[in-house]
Amino acid sequence: MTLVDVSLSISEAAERTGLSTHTLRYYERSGLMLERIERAPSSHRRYSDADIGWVEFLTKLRSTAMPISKVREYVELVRLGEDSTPARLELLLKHRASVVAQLDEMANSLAVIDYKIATYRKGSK
Amino acid sequence: MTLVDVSLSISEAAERTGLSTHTLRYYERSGLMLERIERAPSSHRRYSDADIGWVEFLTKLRSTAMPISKVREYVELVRLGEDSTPARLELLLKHRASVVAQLDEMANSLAVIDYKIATYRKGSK
DNA sequence: GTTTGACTTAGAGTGCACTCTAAGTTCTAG
DNA sequence: CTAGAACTTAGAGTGCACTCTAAGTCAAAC
Repeated sequence: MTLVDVSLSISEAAERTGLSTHTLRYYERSGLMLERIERAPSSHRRYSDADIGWVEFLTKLRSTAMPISKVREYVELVRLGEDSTPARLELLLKHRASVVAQLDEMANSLAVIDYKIATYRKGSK
Repeated sequence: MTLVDVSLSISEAAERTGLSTHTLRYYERSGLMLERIERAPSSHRRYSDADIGWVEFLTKLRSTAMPISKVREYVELVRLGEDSTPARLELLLKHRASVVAQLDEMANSLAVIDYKIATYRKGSK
């Protein structure tokens, strides 16, 4: 039956997502998973493809500095079902704006750093 | 003498740099300032243009996720004088690479978020 | 069947970067 | 001269996001 069972153990899920098993449990406890993670009879977690896909998306949100609390808000909207689509869209659009602002600030800082690098290269201090 | 004296109080420096007075003192305690901040006879800090300029640059380093400890390393190199120029250049180039990587990751995440936004707009969940 | 390693939980601990507090001193406006 | 705001210090407190621990259960290999 191993060919049919595509679910992953927590350490496999950790390897796939680049997170630690600690972090996966922490995210779950923090209410960041869309659905309850399935359990084997032994009570060990079994991650589905959908779970992994969600963790990958949530990682994108986190890597763009969305706080855990905001991710949880988003998750709660998803749990409310179809009716919350406009609210989810709004949340993502707001976050999008913050990401663009971050990219902007970082690009600006990079320019300043590059300028400094250039002065070191010219030896003009 | 106010026309001749161009130095700023800590609250003025805070306003100029966008940091809090708490943070300015914290950075100083953490060894992030290039030189000792001048003091008025009253022992109040007086920030020079050079101090402000440095805080502005250090803010660029911080906004690109350079840890306090790395900024301190850089400061210590500056204090060593001209001989440390190659080391400073190397440090900045290494950091530059990390900034480019961050920009890259964030742009990639933005693309994924935009894709999700598009699915919400199409109503295809 | 037993050892070794992966898994479970609740809760404690860590590291970073601030951010605030308390108690006292100094500056500024009226 | 006085009230109140701004400044000083050392040190404590905060919030975030992990990260680890302890004590126990379970699974895979020999």
